[in-house]
Amino acid sequence: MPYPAKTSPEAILGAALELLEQGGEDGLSLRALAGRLGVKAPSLYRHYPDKAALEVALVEHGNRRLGEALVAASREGEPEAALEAAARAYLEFARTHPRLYDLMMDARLSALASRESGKAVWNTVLQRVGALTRDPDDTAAAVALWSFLHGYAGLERSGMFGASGPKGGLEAGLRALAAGFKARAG
Amino acid sequence: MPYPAKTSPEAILGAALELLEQGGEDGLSLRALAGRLGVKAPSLYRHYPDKAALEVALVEHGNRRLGEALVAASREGEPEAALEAAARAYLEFARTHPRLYDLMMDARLSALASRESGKAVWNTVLQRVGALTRDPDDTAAAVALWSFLHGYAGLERSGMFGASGPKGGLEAGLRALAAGFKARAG
DNA sequence: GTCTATATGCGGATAGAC
DNA sequence: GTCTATCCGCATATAGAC
Repeated sequence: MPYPAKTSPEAILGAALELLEQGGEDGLSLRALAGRLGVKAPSLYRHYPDKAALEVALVEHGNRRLGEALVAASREGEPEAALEAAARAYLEFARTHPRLYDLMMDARLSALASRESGKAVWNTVLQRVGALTRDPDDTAAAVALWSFLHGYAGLERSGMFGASGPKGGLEAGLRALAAGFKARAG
Repeated sequence: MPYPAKTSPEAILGAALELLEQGGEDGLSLRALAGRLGVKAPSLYRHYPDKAALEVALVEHGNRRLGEALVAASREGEPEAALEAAARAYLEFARTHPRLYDLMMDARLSALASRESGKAVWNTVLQRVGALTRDPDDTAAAVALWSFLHGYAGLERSGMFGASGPKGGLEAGLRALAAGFKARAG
């Protein structure tokens, strides 16, 4: 076998995830990715047509992972407890996979990703919010919660809360939103 | 005068603001900035020691502008109306100066910027929130509101709300947070 | 203070040999 | 399928002439 395959789309995806989590602040680089796989950069083009295609695959993978985490966290009984658990799972995902999360929140990649991959995420948020507002399709409330979580994750990660920390801002926001959502039901 | 000054720190700052607002998606480039001023890139180093110094100046400028906008918008009488007006002014700033806003939310630059420049922003948020919670220094509530606004601005800008739009998510979030904050007071 | 020329580094992507 | 060699573009930043 003169030219055995050293890598594969799956291996590339896995190495890309590692690189995203361990790498510096800049985005993925095909050179660094190839180096991690013991391969030269041009070889990657045999498995993905270009960098964007790899990024789309990463987004779909991240959507599935986040969806699973939210579904698992939503197993709580009380509607408010389930919502808080899902919210904390969302933030935990953003904390542990910050650069993957950034990719997932890139609308251009999101538009190219399969719709199914992101469905579990959105559906879970809708369900948790709907249990409080008694409207199973309360898009407005879900958007509000999403905005809060996305913003909190971003400010936390970029260090904008400073040395003093968020000072209970997460709990205050979740409580206020949950209370406001409950009021919507009545 | 063999080598008259073609530019100045103030002119560079102004051109950088224009470039941030009109430019593409990538960050500032000293080449593009110099081109806009009718100058070559190395000349800029006579006015700012390096790119970071210029960015810090931009952050301070942005902080002052946002602070003024929030103070002006908070002139409403009712606490809730003032909070909503301030929130809308915050989002309007993020919408009209998206890339400057990004710089302002970069913690590394923020840490280098003067504290006074960002004080009006934070103080206004604290005041508007405090009027509802009856706690003049309710950091938790202010962090919650800030997170919501920051997240909403980010999702809106990156197009994550999609063609269907936010569907009243802004109003739902502001109302829920205001209601929750009011409940804190009692 | 501005210029030309250059150093140095990064990135994505392609051609063609094996 | 992988490789070497290369193209092309971008960037920040510096040296030294005028």
